[in-house]
Amino acid sequence: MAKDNGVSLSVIKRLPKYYRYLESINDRGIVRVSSKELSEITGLTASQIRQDLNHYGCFGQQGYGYNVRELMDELSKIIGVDKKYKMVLVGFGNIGHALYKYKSFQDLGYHIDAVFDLEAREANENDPEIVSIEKLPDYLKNNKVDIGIISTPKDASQEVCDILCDGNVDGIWNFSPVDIKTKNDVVLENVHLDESLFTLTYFINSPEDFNF
Amino acid sequence: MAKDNGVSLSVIKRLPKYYRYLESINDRGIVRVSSKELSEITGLTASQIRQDLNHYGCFGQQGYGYNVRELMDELSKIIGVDKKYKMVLVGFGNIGHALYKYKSFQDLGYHIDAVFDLEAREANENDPEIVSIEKLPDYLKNNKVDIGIISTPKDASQEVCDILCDGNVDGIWNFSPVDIKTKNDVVLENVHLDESLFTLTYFINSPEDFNF
DNA sequence: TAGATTGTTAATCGATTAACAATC
DNA sequence: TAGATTGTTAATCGATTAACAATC
Repeated sequence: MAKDNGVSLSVIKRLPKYYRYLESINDRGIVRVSSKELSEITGLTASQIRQDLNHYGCFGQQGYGYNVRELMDELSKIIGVDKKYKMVLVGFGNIGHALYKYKSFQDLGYHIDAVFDLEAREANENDPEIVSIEKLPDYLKNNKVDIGIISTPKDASQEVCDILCDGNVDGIWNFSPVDIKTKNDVVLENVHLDESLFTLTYFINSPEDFNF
Repeated sequence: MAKDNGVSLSVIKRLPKYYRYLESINDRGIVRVSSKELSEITGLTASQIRQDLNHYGCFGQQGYGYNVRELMDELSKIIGVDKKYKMVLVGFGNIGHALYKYKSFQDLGYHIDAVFDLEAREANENDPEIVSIEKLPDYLKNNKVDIGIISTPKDASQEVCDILCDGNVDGIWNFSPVDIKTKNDVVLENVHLDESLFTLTYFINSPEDFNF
């Protein structure tokens, strides 16, 4: 089956997980893997894994399974991690600071080109130059930016989101604990730490609710 | 309908969102809200909201809707944010640092009591005391800890997880980009930043895949 | 070839939505 | 009372799992 559009969100959310496991299998030098083996290490069913992958193509071979390296490469193309991405970071508080320093993303080809906050500040040995948020619209006019990261306080995030959308970013990675609205088809992905902690809290208080 | 166990994960994951919106409605001084109004601001259907809430009780009133303050209080009890939580942070890298400084959680009653990392270090004006990870098992023996936060490099996270589980934490909030396994019924909640960024990347490259 | 495992269809299961009687 | 809106059941929709023919 060829590439199929309209893949459901549930499937899409599992792709990074497949990629991650394949990477680690590949790192261990393993060459082939079956959906059954993948099932055992991911905890998903073999059936689901095969069906998920078949939304994008026939990557396996009957009687053999999947070539690890090959499937990994296909997934990297499907997800888009085979490309490089230019990012700007808006909000240099605690989270923003951590994201800026986080090496793994840079290694994967995601690079933060500029950092914006309320107060401009020169670069020093620890931190990058902080550009005044007022200059963000101009920056976006003059530089193609793929992803805007929002790590501002929640009161500012919708406004920043608007600026980023008007500046034609392709996607927004939002860390502020509110639901913001994008326009011009800008893709939004939220990391709601508060919701995550609350979900954890819920289960801590309701151990009987495990119905997995 | 009374409290109903075996609520599905989808429902549970929406509770923090309800709480967040109710909080903001309450802050604006609004006293009553209908499922229809909640539907408009959350983007969920009124039917779903009513059904979700009815897993836990009958909090509304026909012809009126819900009392904002009352529903908020109920939700805070359901989620468990009405209580205080003692946490330890393991791994004082970029993310760990950010989480330590993040004020919002403290205000909500989540407090980081101790920080562990490979190298012990005295407290200074910016940072807390860092205790050697070797002392973590003893610490857990002598202090009740509700939640362990893992923000170590991925190679260390399963080991840290084991120590936390043996030390009888109730839940683990994992920021390392691997799937770890808990034991002794310890609840696990992952924040997989890499997966989140990859999902964003996917949609950036497949704008046609919006089927919401 | 025989064994293994895929790709894909059909069956099942669960979650969401629609509808409406109950009732404030 | 009349209007509004809940709680709850029934209908629909979608996602997961099971099964198996195809085939390496």
